[in-house]
Amino acid sequence: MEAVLHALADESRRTVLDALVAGEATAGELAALLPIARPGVSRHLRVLREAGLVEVRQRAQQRIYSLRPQPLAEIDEWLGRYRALWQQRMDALHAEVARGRHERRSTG
Amino acid sequence: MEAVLHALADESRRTVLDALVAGEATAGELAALLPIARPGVSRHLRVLREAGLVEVRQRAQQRIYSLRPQPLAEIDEWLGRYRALWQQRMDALHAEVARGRHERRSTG
DNA sequence: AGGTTACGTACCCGTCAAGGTACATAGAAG
DNA sequence: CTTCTATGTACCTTGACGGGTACGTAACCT
Repeated sequence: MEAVLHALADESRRTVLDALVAGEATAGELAALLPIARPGVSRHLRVLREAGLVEVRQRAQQRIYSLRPQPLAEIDEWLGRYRALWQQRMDALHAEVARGRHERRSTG
Repeated sequence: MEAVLHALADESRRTVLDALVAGEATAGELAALLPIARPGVSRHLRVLREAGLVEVRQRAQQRIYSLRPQPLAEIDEWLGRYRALWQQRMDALHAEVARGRHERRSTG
């Protein structure tokens, strides 16, 4: 949990995860997406691995990374405690909008 | 997003949020939940405020904190890209369990 | 075997973050 | 106006983190 959220709290690592939604990728392909040097990418990949968010497979010299979404399910479950709260307010907002529908436009 | 995930990536701050699900609390009450000194708590509360995760109200000398779950909805939305993936695997697991139902017990 | 390719690790540096102690501020109470 | 209470800010120290450069390693190629 701690490790997962820490891993997610970095733009570069989220970029990697987002890329892996589309399917596996080699370390080199992932590195090409980021504005930093290879070793930095390797370190980010390590953090993701240790958080259980990615898996590695080796093919020749290449390391092929793939997504392991399970830890995200844990985050999702934790978020569940809060979901009712924001939905409550979204419902209130929707009701508000429905009530005042075309009474005023572009109010701010 | 960055600020919110960074805020969540700390045990103390998650403890505060979890406490606020039950309702508002003063800074002192929140500090009592944590094993660190008051000034540390004040700083954590500041991080949460700047991430938009809590709101403050003042009553006499007390600051009353309450939850602002909206930023969590944004995280939830981001997680949405991955939800299908882990559910897919959970479904597979369920199918597995259903298929092998009472063939073996307490296998690990 | 030697070179090339694809990664990772080691090491250094600057920055940020979390914790603590001391102090400032604002309201309440006398 | 002084004192007590509740909370935040200033400042310092330490440890982690992200980035870079240099180097190590393992697999393929000739």
